[in-house]
Amino acid sequence: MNGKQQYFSVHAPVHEPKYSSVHTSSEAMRRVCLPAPQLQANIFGAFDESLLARAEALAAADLAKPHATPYHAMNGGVCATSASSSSISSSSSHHHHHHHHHQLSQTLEGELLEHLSSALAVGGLAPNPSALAHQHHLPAVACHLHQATGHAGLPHAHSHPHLPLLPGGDGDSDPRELEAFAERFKQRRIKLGVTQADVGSALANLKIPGVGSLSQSTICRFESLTLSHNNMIALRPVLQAWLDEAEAAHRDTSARTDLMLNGNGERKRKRTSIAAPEKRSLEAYFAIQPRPSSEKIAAIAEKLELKKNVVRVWFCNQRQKQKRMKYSAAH
DNA sequence: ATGCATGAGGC
DNA sequence: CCTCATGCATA
Repeated sequence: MNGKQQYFSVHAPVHEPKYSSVHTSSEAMRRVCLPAPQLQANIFGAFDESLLARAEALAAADLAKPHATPYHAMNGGVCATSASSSSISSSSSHHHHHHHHHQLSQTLEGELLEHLSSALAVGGLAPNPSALAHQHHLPAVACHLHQATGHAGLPHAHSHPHLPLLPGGDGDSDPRELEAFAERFKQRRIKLGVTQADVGSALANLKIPGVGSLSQSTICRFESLTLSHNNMIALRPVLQAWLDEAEAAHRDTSARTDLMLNGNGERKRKRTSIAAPEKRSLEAYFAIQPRPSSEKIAAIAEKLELKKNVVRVWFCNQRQKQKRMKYSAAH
């Protein structure tokens, strides 16, 4: 029933608040990648057990012999459980089944957190930080996202040599195709002597229904493929359209899509900067539990002396980063 | 180019 | 409270 696939803004008819978009209800994806609560308990159990067992051993060992422990952060692949075969009952109630080991976990995790913090602080960085690694040239993402675009069962070809063109309506979603387009786009954009910001604002002049302007950030991310797959797919036609017009205008040396500027000085948004040590702790924690509960977030926040909301948002952003594009070595 | 943030939409 | 698209602010 979630047939609507609007990945870009459908600007409100009356307001132009710059913030208005109709998004997908693709949270179904969450159900695919993430097991239902009960299932989560199971997986978490296993997942958590080995990790915590390890952590426990490490902690013990570390306490016994306080020298540099060869600590290895495991791959915190959230999608490691992408056994999408389990169609998942998307409408599962949100209730947790707290076992006794919950408290155990909590305790261990708490200690683990400390352990990780100190271990990482002294330079015992894990040689395999695949959970986060760098945001730049991520060579390999541990898991592909099987983005259930609207329908959980839709077999989206995303790694096929030649995709058979799905009847879904949207264009092809072949990563290589997208990559090629993004590069071409950037190349030609530069050739036209247009900045990313310019493109962003010029998009509004295309008068495409439901498409307004975009920020430099988004254009940049499109070019560098650091958007979600679906987002890339959605933006491609729009940017393609802009490119066509821009090049046509360039030839005609006439009506060139204006580059409107915005002279609005509203409120200043503040960006809290998380210090390196805290960030390292967060990353370490994220590796073992990408989706901590409110309580855990609160605990982490307190331990790191950060606002709970900051921590929560940090986790959200981390998850989002982990999901975004940037192909693995698989082609 | 990217980190932290907002807000809509959905459970 | 989450995901997802998106953007301001900034290194």
